[in-house]
Amino acid sequence: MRQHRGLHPQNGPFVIGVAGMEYNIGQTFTGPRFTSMDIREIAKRAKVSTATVSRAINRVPTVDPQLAKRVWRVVEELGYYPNTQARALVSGKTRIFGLIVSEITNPFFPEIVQSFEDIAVQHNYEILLTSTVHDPKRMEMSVRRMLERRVEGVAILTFGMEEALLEGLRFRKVPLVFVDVAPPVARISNIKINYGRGIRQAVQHLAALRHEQIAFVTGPLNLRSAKARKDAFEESLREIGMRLDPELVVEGDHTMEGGIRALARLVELPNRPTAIMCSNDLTAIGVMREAYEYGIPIPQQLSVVGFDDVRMAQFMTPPLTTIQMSQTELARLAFKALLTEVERESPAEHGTEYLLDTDLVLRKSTALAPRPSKP
Amino acid sequence: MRQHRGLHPQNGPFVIGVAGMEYNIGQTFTGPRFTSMDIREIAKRAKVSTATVSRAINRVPTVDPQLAKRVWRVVEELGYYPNTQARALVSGKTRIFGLIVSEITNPFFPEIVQSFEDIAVQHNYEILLTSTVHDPKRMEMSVRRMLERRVEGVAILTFGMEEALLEGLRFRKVPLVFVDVAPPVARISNIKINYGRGIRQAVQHLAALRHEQIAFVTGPLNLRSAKARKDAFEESLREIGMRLDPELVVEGDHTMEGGIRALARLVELPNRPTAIMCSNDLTAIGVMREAYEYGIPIPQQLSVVGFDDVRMAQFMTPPLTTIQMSQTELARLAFKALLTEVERESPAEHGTEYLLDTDLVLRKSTALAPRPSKP
DNA sequence: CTGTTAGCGCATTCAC
DNA sequence: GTGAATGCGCTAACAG
Repeated sequence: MRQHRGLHPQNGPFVIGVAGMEYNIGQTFTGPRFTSMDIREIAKRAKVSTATVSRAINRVPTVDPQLAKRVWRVVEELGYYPNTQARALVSGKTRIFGLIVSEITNPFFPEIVQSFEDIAVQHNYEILLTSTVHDPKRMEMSVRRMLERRVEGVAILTFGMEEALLEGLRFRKVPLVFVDVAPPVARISNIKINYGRGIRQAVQHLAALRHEQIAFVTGPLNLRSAKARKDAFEESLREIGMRLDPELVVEGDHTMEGGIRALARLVELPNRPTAIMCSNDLTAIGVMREAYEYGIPIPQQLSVVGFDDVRMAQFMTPPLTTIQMSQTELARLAFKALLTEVERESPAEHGTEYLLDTDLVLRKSTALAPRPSKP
Repeated sequence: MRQHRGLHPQNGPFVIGVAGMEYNIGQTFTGPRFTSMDIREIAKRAKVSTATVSRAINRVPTVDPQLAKRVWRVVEELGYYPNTQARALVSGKTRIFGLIVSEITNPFFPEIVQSFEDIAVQHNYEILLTSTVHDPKRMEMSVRRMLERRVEGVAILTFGMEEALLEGLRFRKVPLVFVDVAPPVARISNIKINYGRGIRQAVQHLAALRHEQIAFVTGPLNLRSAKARKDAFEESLREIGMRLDPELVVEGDHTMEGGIRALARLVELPNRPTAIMCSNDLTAIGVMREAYEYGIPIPQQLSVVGFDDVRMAQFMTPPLTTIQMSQTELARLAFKALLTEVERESPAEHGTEYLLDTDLVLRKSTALAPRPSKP
């Protein structure tokens, strides 16, 4: 299968020079306007047909090296760029992947976007980034925008938005990749996250530190991922025979504000926890922030553990112990899933499942429980 | 001037139903594949010409309401979306704006991206987001990607990357908007940031708190914006007759790590500062983080002031006093600049200049200087 | 006010 | 191995 490879002369310099304007670079330019170059213009100047230009540019191997060189010379001289729209129109391939996140302002996502972009660039893909901002209307808009721009695939990293809205995408047979969605059906891949592993590590770490009242601040429980984290927490407690005090799991919303509220509630409890695990780092940061307000020193009086390992985590005071879910790896997997699907020859019966592990990373926000539970 | 208005039936519901498949929604779909709808198919079914369909869809006022309704009915029934590529090809308008940032992982940018997207969606524009990651190669790639995708305008929010590389954009007469770039020339708008205002407020705030040794941690001084902030700081000191100790201005790099290093240096100084202003919040966060390591309580022993008012700032411990530069407003201005330029009929002799103010926002990281300077 | 027609810039048949 | 011709899906002239 042939691909557009963009327009990168072999190791040649990047040329922005424009036809006949080479001598104007650096000067204030006020001259004649350019008739935007097209493949025909190149053909004329290289004295070949447009077909040959097209072939040369796309590195079709059967074209005479002589001619190819001639074409490339002109292309570089003129600073010609193929028109992506036209290309897409005729080839049916836009070389755009959609990336839907819940909100780019959540520090978990920028790293993903960055990694996704890095990989996309390498593969000559462009990204159409949209955010749902937890708003069904916006989610609809996102889908619509993806459809209108004819993306070749969509990575949905919202960790559990109403999938009903994605029917439109399904119907059009656009490859999709989700996180944490149930059995992958045709054209839909899935990245399954092993929450259990990291959470178990954290629970055992805390237990080893003699903590007996471990609280958990959940995310919005309608999110599959948030539910999974909470379940993993409870399961981990059970595994080591620790009793679960229902009061100690309070519902948060994956925001700092939620963390603040959660701490306020936990602090009022008769059996106040000595350690708090959070469903994400934002929550943990909120908890730490509020602990400061209450004058509760971390980690001496209270241990806290986050989840995600947002970059900011290591710069908290104290640096946050958290469970890492590699954003880079997640982006890599998502892109790979899409690319694999796009390049697949035969339709494939069902989507692929990818796995992503989580791991505890120890920093400074956890310590021995303040005192024996029964003084 | 007419615009594409997308495909939004007046207040009608968003329909993802697909021809003949209405009854399959919610079921696992394994039926026949769809021949992707085109304008001709719509025309045929609505018993009108493709031209009429086109007009109806684009809400050309002169079409017979009867026909228009018929067209819309079919469009909705079939879940038809116009092909943006084709539209762009013929109209010459891609309805895409480029947005170049230095790195999306810098917490300053996500808010901007979010706001920019919000506005773009409202105006039926799409965003091509690229990051330079402070790498000239990537900067080149960005420009190239913009050019290839034929964006209608580009907002360059890198706060001072080598503008030489943008010549390619200039030549092609793509509207541009910069931040803090010198006199705006044709097709290039500029957002001028009033650093002085916020910085003066901060300096005077600190002076009022009896601080006499005020340090400043700069950004990379090759960045115009970083230089401007430093200059504003020095000017503000001068204004109130405070002497500037050159040792007290140390060069940082707008990262947390830079802030950490800066504090380490400042702490060794014979006349240790009692207050530190930083060129951005990331730096301030690094400073606070390192102060914690040194056991220096903030704000009791050391006041710190940031710049940018990243959202995270208010969740630091203690909440960071900082100088706000509204990201929302910046995004709004950038978009407006581009849109104005695109919609302009006559070429306009020179670009417009937009202004953005900065303001001190008081939180908890500043306090009275620890003790009189001469005990 | 509506339909017919001619491209937009390119990749790709098909002859040569 | 190359070139001439066709059409991707749509909008904009132009004619009716």
